[in-house]
Amino acid sequence: MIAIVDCNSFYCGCERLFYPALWQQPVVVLSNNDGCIISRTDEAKALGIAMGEPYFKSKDAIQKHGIAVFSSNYHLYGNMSQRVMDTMRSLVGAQHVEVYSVDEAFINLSAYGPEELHAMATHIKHTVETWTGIKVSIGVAPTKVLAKAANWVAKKHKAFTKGVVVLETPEKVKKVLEQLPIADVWGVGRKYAQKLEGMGHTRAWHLAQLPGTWARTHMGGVVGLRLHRELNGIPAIDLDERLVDKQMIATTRMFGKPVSTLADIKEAVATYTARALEKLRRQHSVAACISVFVVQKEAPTGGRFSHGRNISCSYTMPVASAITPHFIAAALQLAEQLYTPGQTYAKAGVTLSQITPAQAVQQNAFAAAANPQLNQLMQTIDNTNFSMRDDAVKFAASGTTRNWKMRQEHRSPRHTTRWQELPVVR
DNA sequence: TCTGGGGTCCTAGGACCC
DNA sequence: TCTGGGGTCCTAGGACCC
Repeated sequence: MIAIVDCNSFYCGCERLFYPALWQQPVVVLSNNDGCIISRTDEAKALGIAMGEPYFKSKDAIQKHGIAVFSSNYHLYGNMSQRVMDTMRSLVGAQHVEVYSVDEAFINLSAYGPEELHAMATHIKHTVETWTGIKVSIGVAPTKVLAKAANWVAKKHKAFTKGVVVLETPEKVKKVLEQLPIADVWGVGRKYAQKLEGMGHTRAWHLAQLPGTWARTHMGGVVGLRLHRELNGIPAIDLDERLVDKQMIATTRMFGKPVSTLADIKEAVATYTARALEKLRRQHSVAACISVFVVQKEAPTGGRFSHGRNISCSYTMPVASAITPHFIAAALQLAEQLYTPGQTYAKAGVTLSQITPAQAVQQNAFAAAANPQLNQLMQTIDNTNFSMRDDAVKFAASGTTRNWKMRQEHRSPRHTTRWQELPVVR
């Protein structure tokens, strides 16, 4: 059996930890640039605040109801996530925990008998909540998709389930799938939900009862087939217990305000490149290809929001490496190619690909041999930036004016990762 | 005024190889 | 007259996830 442990309103939960006055109050957390609402407490949900809603649209309701607002504080969330995951690893053994996202993990509970599962899940829940202060819900079932369904019930009926639901019999599975809306099934997105609803299949149970061949033909081939199997209790999505290196690393952001000069674009692109290279080095990899994209700012047409045109170009290095200045040089050239004078831009980004482990670098006979001193320098910069404040050491191309930097008007202190921002206890 | 920032997997089709 | 069959690698695009 597999458990999914899911933190309740994770970002809001992190913010609340340090503000006891908010423990019973509605709270929301905004996306980067204070653009959208990406986390809400139950109290905020009850007041009709929608997920993914643009902040400016909800502003009136937020003020009227006195809802607390935070900009996203990823230092805090990342650190709390680590604590939650470490707690689970200490309870069941690290090899049985698959971290799925910042606020979710699958746990392999195959060592436990059916009659022990509920007690074990409850024990995990209580320990995580006591040790970290973060509230979680747990669903347990024979497959990942069914565990997600169990967790859906656990969250939906918190008072009744106490946040833990175990589906250990086919009868219980059927009961849940008959309630679960098709659009809430893990693996069914907007498109497939529309398709299924159009055919009158409004619940997860309907999809489970269709022939597997239908799922294969109409829901993305083997992906659909796997989903169908999982719904019928046959594990088809492995519990991936090892940490896999990323095959693509991207850093992209909206600008705080639209940007139209090449200098600003180049600063932003250089900064994103430096950040992407940090991510690359953290997983001890090298990359051969860098691509840069910019998104033009679109004049609003008829009040309807639309994304601007996205233009990109890429460059392949003669040798894969993780040397920031090499990539910045390439990125700046790409930025120049993309830039059109007079055009206004809303967003830019950098993507690294053709990523391989650093030990296995393919050498190119025509390129200069890798320079160990440069690698050493990268290491030093990473260590300095990690231990001191952000970006204490920067590359000159990243600039110092940062006209394009994102808005973060409501960010809380980084309570757990910066000495200067530690909470004070009197 | 104002709409996130990452990722994954899969399929299809073209180029190329033996 | 007649033109294989199997494989790899790459890219683009579509679907999904949190």
